[in-house]
Amino acid sequence: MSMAGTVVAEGSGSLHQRILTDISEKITSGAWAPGHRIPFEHELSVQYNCSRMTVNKALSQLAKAGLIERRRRSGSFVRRPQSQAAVLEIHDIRIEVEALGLPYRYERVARHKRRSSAGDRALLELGVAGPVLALECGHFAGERPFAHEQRLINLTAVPEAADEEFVAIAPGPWLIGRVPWSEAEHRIRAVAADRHIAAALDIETGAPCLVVERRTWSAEHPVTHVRFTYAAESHTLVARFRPQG
Amino acid sequence: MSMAGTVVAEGSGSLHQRILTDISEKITSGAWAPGHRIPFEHELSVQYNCSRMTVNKALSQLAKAGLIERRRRSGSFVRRPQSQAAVLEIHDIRIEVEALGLPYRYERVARHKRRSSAGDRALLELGVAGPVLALECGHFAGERPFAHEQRLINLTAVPEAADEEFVAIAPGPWLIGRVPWSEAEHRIRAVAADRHIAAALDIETGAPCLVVERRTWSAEHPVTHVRFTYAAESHTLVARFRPQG
DNA sequence: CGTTTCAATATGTATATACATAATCGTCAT
DNA sequence: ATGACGATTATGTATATACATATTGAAACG
Repeated sequence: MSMAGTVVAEGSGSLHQRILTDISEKITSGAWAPGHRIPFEHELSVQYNCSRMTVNKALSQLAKAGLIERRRRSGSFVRRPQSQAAVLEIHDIRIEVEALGLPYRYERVARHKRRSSAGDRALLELGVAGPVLALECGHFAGERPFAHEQRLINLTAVPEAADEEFVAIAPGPWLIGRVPWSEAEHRIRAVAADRHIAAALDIETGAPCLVVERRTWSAEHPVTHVRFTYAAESHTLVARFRPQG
Repeated sequence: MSMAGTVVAEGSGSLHQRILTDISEKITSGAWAPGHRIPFEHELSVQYNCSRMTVNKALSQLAKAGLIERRRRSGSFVRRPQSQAAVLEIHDIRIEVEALGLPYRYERVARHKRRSSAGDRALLELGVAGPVLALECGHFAGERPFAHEQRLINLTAVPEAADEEFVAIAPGPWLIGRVPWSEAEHRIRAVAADRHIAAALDIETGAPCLVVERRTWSAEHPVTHVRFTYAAESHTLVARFRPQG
């Protein structure tokens, strides 16, 4: 539009980034309320002294992030915040324990290879019967039990798991890297410890526990179902909302 | 590169999209394992018969999504899946209850305006003392208590809240839309019901409950802290991992 | 033999341009 | 009035091009 040919090296970040943060700040601060029509690409390109393509890239990104809505011929509009999506980071248990500054210890409690029961198939959302590996493991922080793991592995999807004892390595890290998961679902809830869990976690029967269940698919095939049970005091999940990356 | 001047209208989606899905499928299916060097922009532009810019846009997007890592002069590489980020959708309680097919009822239990105590300031992460509004509310599904809400509103950030009784409308919906939040943090844990919560939720003292605490900021200022307590049976949080939007 | 320097290379960012597509507005004939 | 139609407009997508920047590898040098 003006500096034909030459590229100006802006002081800090890229122009793209500056436009992006400028506008998303205007929106999250409330200066531009939901429904507000933000300037046309043409106007912004004049304001920022750049080409329409640069503005277009930034606005397209904001549209994909869900902050604005774009309508041809009409312009771009601020959307009202919809369902609050928060990002929940689910780490490996070893990382969590070591982040607390405590020594981590893993222990395999049980391992059974069997033909999938109806219950197994329900947990794995498996259509047909087939071999599964059922595992039970303990994760310790120092001397205290930190989490109890109950896992099913679909041996049809991961036949190599049948040859692994899971004594030296926990199933989680073993599976990661070996099986590329394409989808995962987490269910989080509170339960009262039954006798089995109470013994494993060294708490009272009936004491509150946090349960995180994860089901993982790889290319449409169910891979594994795992239930982690934490004693109430030992664990808090943190999820952060981020308007932008 | 070849069709100089003319634009080919591809059958289905845009080329950009096709490159994106092609590559991310290769990665999530495991065909390209972590560490694998994906073809150079130049090679892909030949393969897809398009310009380098188009390939660049797609690869940049994959890099931002965290699927690949790009190194100048070396190329682009498949990253190993790291911390599993899941998207946790946090809905309005009315929506959740009505999704269960039950009638929703809201009730304000208590409302106190006061100068912030040390505890209030800790919950809000507030530096200086100032007026706060403390609310206690019940959310019901049919006749049963569904969730108990304990909320603090920073009146320095939201002075209008001082004039609202919160009898006809719950604080959550009232705040949304009025105060544009720019950041929120959720903490999720299991607790045993104390006598107060047990009475409010009509459960036994000591029964397990799921607690979701949310802290909200708007442009660096703490806005509100809310603690929702659910009886264990009544509620499960679901988070889904998504490799791509 | 180790270090410095420099050219080659792949990505990063921006530009101008072209044409497609969808929505809106005004005009004109019915 | 009303409906058809074309002009206008804003976004959507792709192109070729230019130059910046970081990194690697090889050549030059002490």
